[in-house]
Amino acid sequence: MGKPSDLVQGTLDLLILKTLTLDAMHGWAIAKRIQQLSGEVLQVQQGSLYPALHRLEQQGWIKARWAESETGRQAKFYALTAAGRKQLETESANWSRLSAAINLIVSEA
Amino acid sequence: MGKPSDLVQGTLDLLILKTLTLDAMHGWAIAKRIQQLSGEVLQVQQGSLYPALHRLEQQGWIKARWAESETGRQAKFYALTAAGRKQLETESANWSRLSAAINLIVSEA
DNA sequence: ATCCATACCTTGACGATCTACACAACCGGG
DNA sequence: CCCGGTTGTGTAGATCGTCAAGGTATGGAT
Repeated sequence: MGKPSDLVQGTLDLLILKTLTLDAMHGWAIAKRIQQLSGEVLQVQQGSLYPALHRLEQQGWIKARWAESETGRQAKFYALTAAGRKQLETESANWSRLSAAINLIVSEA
Repeated sequence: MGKPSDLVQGTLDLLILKTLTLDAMHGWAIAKRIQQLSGEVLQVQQGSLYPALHRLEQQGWIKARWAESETGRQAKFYALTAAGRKQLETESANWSRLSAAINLIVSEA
């Protein structure tokens, strides 16, 4: 049945990049942030999160650095690169284009 | 332009079901209709279309019937079932929920 | 001592989509 | 008459993101 998936496939990169425009964050915090900002609608599983972060880093869109988290533990903080900012714009525009097109059809008389 | 994917993963079923609320249609026409209604933004490949139609039929959401198309050729016309109408509502609501959540994050100051 | 939250990660399976084909009937132009 | 384009159906193989489920480690509270 309508087991609602936690994410819309293909949007996680976009969500992560956008989240990092606020501040550099570690993975755990990114997931929490997305979940919170979406009103608990979007759930980012760890099995999606970490591969995505490594993907983005490998593409050169984010950069990692170990630092101390708010709780005093070591954590990997990710920051947007210049290329990442550009990629965010691209993906953002693409999402707008596609979601608008879908809404055009779905919310039709 | 980069490589805009033709669809947003997970939305094809929704698009097909919605399209069929207008009228019973054959697969080819459904694809054309989605493409046209979306302003050529959404492209439905045959390799996505037909498996999706079979999927939906197997779920009992649409029902097939051979008939003559507008061009006088035999074609498989699909019509929404009652269950299909219900499924459409479910998926439609789910899409609204998720896309709204994403937009909340993406289009944030 | 035990449990829970934080924080990182990997593995395997799954499922939707894409690319690329194959088949068939019809149509029009050269 | 043939040849290519359009309509219309379908499949096979591959890719890729996500999910479920596990593992490791630290620190705080009970």
